[in-house]
Amino acid sequence: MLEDEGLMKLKVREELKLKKQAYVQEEILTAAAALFAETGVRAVTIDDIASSLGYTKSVVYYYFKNKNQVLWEIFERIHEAWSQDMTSIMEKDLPPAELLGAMIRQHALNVMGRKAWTAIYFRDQAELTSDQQKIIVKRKREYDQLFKTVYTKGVEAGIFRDIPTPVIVSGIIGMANFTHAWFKDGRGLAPEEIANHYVEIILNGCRTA
Amino acid sequence: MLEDEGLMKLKVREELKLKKQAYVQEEILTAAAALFAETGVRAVTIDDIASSLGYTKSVVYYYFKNKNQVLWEIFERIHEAWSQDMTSIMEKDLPPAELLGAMIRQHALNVMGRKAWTAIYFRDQAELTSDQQKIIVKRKREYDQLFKTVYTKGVEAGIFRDIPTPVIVSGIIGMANFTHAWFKDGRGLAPEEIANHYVEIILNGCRTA
DNA sequence: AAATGAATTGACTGAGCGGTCAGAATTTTT
DNA sequence: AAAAATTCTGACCGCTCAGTCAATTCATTT
Repeated sequence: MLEDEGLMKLKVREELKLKKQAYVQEEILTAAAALFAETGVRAVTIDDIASSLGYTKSVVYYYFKNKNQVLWEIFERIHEAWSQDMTSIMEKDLPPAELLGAMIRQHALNVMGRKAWTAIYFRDQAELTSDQQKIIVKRKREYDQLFKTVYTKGVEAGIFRDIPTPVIVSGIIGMANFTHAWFKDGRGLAPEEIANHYVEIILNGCRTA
Repeated sequence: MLEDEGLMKLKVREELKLKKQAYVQEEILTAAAALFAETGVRAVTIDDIASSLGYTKSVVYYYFKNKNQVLWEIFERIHEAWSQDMTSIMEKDLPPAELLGAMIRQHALNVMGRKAWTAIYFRDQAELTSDQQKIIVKRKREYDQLFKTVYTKGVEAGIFRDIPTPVIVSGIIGMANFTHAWFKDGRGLAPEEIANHYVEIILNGCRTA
């Protein structure tokens, strides 16, 4: 029927439009993340973001409701990527030492692979609304919990020393996160080497004597 | 002579005035540091700082030239305190393992003892002028160098594994710094306990097998 | 070619904030 | 008590910037 054809066309058009918009949105988010990471969210104007792409401010406002939405979408991207990486490692069902090693490696690689993200995630949380902050706090707790659970299993299996989990887990994450402040792509060691060093340090540091 | 007496009086008066002013200045710096740490320098207005002490904006401008000076003085305080603590440990001339342990402990305690300072020092550097930033970068290098030198000595003495110094030193500092984000005074473990755990983790993690 | 709708522009508003300044209040000195 | 020095006040200026909006350009469909 003609009605159906019309509907189909509308759907296809709609999809194309959304795809195009999604592309520009990602473009803007990437540019924004780079700028945010450099000088902090508060110091970056919408104009800065737009003109770094050759756009005008109004273009950004055409694709995003406001500055907060730009920031929040970045936080969402970070969470999605990181939590997916981590859960896919957990699914492998490795023994505690190997598993913890793989998790540390993955986290460190994530940080070095996207330094901008880490800078924003751990520095500019205060720029979010309090509702958004609550969500982030919850997600961080869940993320930490993955590490804590694995570590506790290792302690129970007698292969890890009984260090309080907040201490060891925050230590691991702090160590890895800090790479965002000094690691330079292409200069010196490769991310994999650095990550492996941290795995070694932690595993040796926690192993029962 | 009368002239001398007059000069003396002027000097004493001058000193008193400076002492009084210094007191208010420190008061303002402390309040500012607390607010800066909470939400970031950019998000804090001079009005916020002033009214958190029951003053008006103009009072702050009476004691400080501008916002940048307030921030810079905080950076100066941090550097003074930290570098003094660290050099006084170096002077004890301990063997590498003990020395590195003491340094890690001191750094961790410094961070937990003044969480606000760490937050500002590592997050709000971009708010400084580029000249000031250069100074900070240099100081950080020097600070790192203290750790690197000790670690290298330990490697040469055969007691530490040969991990590239930027990796191990940044790892240590990152681990300790991150406490500022999760450590709560009075809740859970005491700073000394936490610091000792990190000392253990690192020393065990680096010791030659 | 006309019509429809998506994308873009640029001028504008209003609020917030850093910083100034003339003078008022307070304290100290003589 | 007067003079001098200090601390403090509050109104004000200029600028930046988030966000709006009517109008225009561009692309697509019929």
